[in-house]
Amino acid sequence: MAYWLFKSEPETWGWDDQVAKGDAGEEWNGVRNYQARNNMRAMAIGDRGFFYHSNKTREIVGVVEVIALSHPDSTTDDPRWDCVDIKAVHPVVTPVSLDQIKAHPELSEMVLVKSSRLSVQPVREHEWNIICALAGIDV
DNA sequence: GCCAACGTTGGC
DNA sequence: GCCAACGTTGGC
Repeated sequence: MAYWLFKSEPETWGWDDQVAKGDAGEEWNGVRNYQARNNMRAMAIGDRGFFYHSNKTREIVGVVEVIALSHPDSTTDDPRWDCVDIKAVHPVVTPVSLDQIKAHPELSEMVLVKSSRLSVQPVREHEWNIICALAGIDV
């Protein structure tokens, strides 16, 4: 299983919105960036991801699961863009902030730190484990 | 609200 | 195929 990180502005689409969709989940649509799209194309059903709030709070707030493989993005007719569906699995006990991640020596190589603008990004397994520990949740 | 970083677009 | 212009993102 692979691990990912999904970034969103909570004003646009936040963790609460994701939770409200329940097990039906929702398209992670609106991505117009090739790298982010390619990451979604590489996802498998059952892959896990962190849900990150950008801008104001800047922290990981929950865990999501991929429930549909990459398919056309319903918000555009442009065939270049597609997206996966994800559902909320559970919230974190303690949100993990960007500051914490930057300060942690073993997390300093994270894509979140290195390439802060990429909205869908891979997370290495040991990074996943460290953050789960910080967040107070089981892997 | 500012601005740096970066991706995309389009003219040549 | 290059590169300048432009738009967007996201941290501060």
